[in-house]
Amino acid sequence: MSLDRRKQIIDAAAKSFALFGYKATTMDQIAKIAQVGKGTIYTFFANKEELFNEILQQVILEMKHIADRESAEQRPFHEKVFRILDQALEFRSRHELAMKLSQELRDVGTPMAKEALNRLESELLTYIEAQLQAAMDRSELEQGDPRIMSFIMYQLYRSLTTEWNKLYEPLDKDTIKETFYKYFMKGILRVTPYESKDE
Amino acid sequence: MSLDRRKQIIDAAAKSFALFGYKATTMDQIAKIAQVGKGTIYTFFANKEELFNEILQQVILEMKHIADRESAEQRPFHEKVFRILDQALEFRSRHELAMKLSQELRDVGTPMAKEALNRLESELLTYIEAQLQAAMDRSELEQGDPRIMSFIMYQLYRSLTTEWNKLYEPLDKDTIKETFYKYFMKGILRVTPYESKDE
DNA sequence: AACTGACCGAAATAAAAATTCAGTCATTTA
DNA sequence: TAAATGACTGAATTTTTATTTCGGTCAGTT
Repeated sequence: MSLDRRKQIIDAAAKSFALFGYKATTMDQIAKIAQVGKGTIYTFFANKEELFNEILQQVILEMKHIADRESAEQRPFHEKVFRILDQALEFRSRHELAMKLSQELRDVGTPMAKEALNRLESELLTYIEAQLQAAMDRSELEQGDPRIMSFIMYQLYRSLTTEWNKLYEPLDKDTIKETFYKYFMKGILRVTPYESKDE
Repeated sequence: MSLDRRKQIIDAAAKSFALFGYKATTMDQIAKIAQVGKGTIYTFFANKEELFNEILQQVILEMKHIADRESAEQRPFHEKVFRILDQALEFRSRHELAMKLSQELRDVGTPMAKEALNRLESELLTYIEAQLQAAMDRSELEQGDPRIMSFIMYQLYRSLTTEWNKLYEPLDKDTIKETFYKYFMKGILRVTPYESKDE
């Protein structure tokens, strides 16, 4: 019963945050959708922020599952990293909540939205960092600071997808993939199982 | 005399834009500093924007001179590119006008400030692009799209300097230099005159 | 004891009033 | 009489005031 109510509230909150964003979601709104008195919400969550973090945590787990599935695949390492980045950004641009938060940050600048997106980014960086460390332990990668490496990988991928489009026409996926490999992986990979096109 | 007045106006405007930014600089202010009637300004410049662009053009030229000086130096190519990026960002973080415009964009979001900074960035990208094209012609570089290359170089450098500092403690200059080389140049340089530290 | 929703006031938003400033143009100056 | 000026205008911004919204509480209900 208590658990049931908790779930009702979380589901209602998730729905509302995804639909209206952080700011435009009111506690009254959540209570109404959950068919629960507003006060009841405060039995389970200290405040709006805590409730939101519960939802966010679920999203982070969801993202990690996707990445885990990818890194379990039997593929060359650089291919895996590329695909994790690809799926992560894809995830963010498909998931309603992430979408809504980006829009909210852009349009209204809600600090909570910014923090949430930073958290998502930070989790991704930590994930990639661990992957790189593991690859280094397996000697698939040159030694180096995995934090710097993951950061650069993320920034490079982001540059080629999001940032590039602010100045020029979008690059097609093959070009991005090729460029990502050519200008980055080639420089740090110890073994190079990828075929260079020219010469 | 006419030329004298024009110069007076430009100098006054440059001073005021650098001191107060675009928005907070008034035409009355400029006229007062230039010791000229406000109407006189409109004899030389159609409007505030045109006057501002005149100043901006001077700044762009200034930046190009610095870059030209750098690329005239007798240094390995990757070293030159690194130093041009370094000086360009340094320039932007030292030049009063550029500084003020960044602040204005951050605090008030003046569209004109944004446009001006984009213009500065765009000019830098074009400059690097030309340098890369020239290096490719001299066979110092692998063939590739110089626009993508310049964009990535810029983004990589920016990531290591500006963006990194938003999440972590700043990297020291040697680390940045080494990383810039290790993770990027190594991947596209045909000849590698740089000594790798490890192994 | 678990739950509820009317209620509170801080904070956000909207409306109204006051001010600023780019650009014009009739007047002055040399 | 051409060049220079600065008082003037109204659109846009800023400041002030009025109104509404909403997170959180708690007295009352089930």
